[in-house]
Amino acid sequence: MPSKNLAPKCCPELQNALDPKLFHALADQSRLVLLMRLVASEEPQTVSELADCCGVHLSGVSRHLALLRDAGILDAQKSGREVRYELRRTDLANTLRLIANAIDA
Amino acid sequence: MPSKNLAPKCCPELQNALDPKLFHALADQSRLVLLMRLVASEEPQTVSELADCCGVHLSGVSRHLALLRDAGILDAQKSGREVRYELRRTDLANTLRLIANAIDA
DNA sequence: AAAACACTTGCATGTTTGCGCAAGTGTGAT
DNA sequence: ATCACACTTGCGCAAACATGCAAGTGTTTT
Repeated sequence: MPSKNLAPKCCPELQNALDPKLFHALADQSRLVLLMRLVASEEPQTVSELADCCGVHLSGVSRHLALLRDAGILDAQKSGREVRYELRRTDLANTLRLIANAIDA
Repeated sequence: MPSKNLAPKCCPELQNALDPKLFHALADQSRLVLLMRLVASEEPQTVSELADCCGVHLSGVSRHLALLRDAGILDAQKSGREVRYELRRTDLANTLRLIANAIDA
């Protein structure tokens, strides 16, 4: 019983990087708008600031940002009553490059 | 009326690459398994062959593959009564690298 | 202490999604 | 022509999702 046609163990790094949670976080128009805003921002942005760029209620934006954070895409730091979200640039970029390299290697 | 805080026009290439359809296609465990199978395959694979690697009914696999094709991730070629799916390696890899470069530029 | 502010979270709602099953389409073999 | 085969598609269903509203938490200001 040689286990039929299971996918040959291609680089375990790829398996780790191909995370449904990551892609699901990016699979929404509102979240992508927030993300683009953060790509273009030098400084971390508050929830209220970010809420201005997509036509979604503040509570929805808060949820979107929490989801992006849980997916490892954003970092959040509380500062008084504000929360500033920041893009984890190098981590995200490295993950994408790792996948790209595994694909056309 | 200076349009408030809309995201500054960061590279339009990025806007083009950040396609919800692409990420949505990748936001599912079964589809990622199929993708990994195709990453590791030298030759295009039929639907039946691919159906062996994820525990999903053939009809579901067919739908998954069609979705990946519509997202520009796979190419399909009919050959008699079979359909062979193939990963569009360079296109996908280039898109991911473009995003990565825009992020940590 | 009270009020204003920044954000998060419960709730209800309408939409989308993944799935198996069964039926349909089209190609090749008998 | 008939049958088997490879795949796609209609259908129904349960689970997940995005959203707004309203209430809740915690912090700063007055």
